[in-house]
Amino acid sequence: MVTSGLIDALSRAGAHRGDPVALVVKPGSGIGLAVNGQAWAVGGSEMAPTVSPLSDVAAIEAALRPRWVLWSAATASALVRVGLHISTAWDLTAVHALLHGGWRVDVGRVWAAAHDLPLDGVPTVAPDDLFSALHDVAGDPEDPVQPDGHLRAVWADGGWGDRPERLRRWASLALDVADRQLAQLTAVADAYGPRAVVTARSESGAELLCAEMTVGGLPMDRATAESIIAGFVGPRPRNDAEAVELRLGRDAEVLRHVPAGVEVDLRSNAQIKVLLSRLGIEVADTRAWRLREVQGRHPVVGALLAWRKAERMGTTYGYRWLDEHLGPDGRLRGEWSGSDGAAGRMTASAGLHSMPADLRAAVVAESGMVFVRADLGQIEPRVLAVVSADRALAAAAGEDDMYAPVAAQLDVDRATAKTAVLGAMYGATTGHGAQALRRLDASYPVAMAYLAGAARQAEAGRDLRTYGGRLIRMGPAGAGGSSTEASGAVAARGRYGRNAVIQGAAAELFKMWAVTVRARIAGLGAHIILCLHDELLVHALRSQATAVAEVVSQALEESVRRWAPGTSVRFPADIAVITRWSEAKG
DNA sequence: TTGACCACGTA
DNA sequence: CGTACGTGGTCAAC
Repeated sequence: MVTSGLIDALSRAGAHRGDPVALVVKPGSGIGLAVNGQAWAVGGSEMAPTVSPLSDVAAIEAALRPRWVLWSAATASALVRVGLHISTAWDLTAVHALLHGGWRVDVGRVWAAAHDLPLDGVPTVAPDDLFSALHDVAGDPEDPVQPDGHLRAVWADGGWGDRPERLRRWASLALDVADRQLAQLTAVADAYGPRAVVTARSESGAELLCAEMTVGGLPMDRATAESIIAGFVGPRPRNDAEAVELRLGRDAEVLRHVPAGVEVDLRSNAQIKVLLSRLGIEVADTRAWRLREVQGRHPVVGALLAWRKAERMGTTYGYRWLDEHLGPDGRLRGEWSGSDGAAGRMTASAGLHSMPADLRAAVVAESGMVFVRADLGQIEPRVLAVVSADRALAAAAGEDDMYAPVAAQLDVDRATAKTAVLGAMYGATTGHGAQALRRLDASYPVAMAYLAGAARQAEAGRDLRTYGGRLIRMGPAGAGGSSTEASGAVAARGRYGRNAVIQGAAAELFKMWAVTVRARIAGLGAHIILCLHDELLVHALRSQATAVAEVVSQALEESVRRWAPGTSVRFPADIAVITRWSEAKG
């Protein structure tokens, strides 16, 4: 089918701008589309050699800009890899995670949950084909839906082939799941507020963004990175022997402070503890802050702390890390996922979320480009003010620095106020902030009750939902309430729940901001290349820097309005145009 | 080889 | 005995 005919057909089927259109892709072969009970296939096993099905996707995107219904981020990745940009999506796996909690799952479970089928009945593909044939259930093997209602495992596993009728069927099933998810989300919205559907769209958009960041990577200057690493661990060893020599040399700097005849492996914390004990220094563990406390008592402690820093650079963020993750195109790549965290934060591999600040100087915009770096200030206490609807805290959050009015209200200094507020959200029970915590209760009872309520639910093993509707699972069914359960475990779960409702809601706002920025900068030749919980890094043409910075700012206001309509809480952002990530505030 | 634990970087 | 994550190390149990 030619493209214009396809667009006409979609329109005749009732697809308007922004309407859901299911899309399935067999890379290099064909696509399937579904709208309102109708389905089409382009390419597949009947593809003419010159047909490029994905150009049809681009044409439909341009003409209709639908909300593409995708089974999972794998489809988004397939599109990004061929350079195809889509604006909006409904990612069935991401929406499933929002509705039902937990981490990303296979589509068999997504299907089952959407159809209220028991999850323990989800078929799996056995490693041995012969064995799996024995367990094959009855029914037409051509039908992806088994008689018991579950998806046939080979389909769920991606083995649905590329025949046109299967492309059509697979797209139709995706659309069916999307309909059911929408109904489930509406039920959640009835019970928890009207935001779940909005969140689902934003979480789906985050999956598109993650696919783009995974493929695009982070611009990094190799020479700069190497010199930074060299500053910690010395020049790159030319062979294994040199590497060993370098390592032994580093060890020797510490070992020369160790009494003669004592053998100690610096990498073994058990042995470090024994060593310190022999020197008359007793420590509960060997964490850096604890070692710093006893640093004055023996020179080996300081040497060990310096060794630790170099060792970290040498192992986690050393030359091997650079070689594994920095491509020949000068892009540092890791795998991004939209909501792997239990509370729904983004995650990234290759250490992209925990890159030492020292290495940020090596993240450099490409020639003719700049970074627009933006971060949200004090996002968590501001989110608390919104989700708890505490008017007094919201009033404080009308200020650029909300800890100042809170400190005045509590009649403590700013640092104490900050510690107390953060402690309330993390579940601190002891420490200097204890008295300030009591004052927090008196001054902001609504916010504190919100946190206490979340903690209480979590302690009892009851699931929570964030402001945006994400289910926070509190362990297996029946967890909590057991009289034999250690009180420490109960308290730990309480702290977790208390924090998850804040961290999760903050993640939802952040992702809304990120996907809004993504949408608004698409036409400016700019791309989001890093998301760091409350920080965005945008790679933009130098000539567009001011425009992009303005868009980032406006996108934040737009996102806050969409996330929490009518709120008086301010979400100030620090936005700067820089050429290195290390510039500006860090 | 695998999993628990520790340690430490980021937010 | 404030949270989350990913990564790489040791150590004990396979």
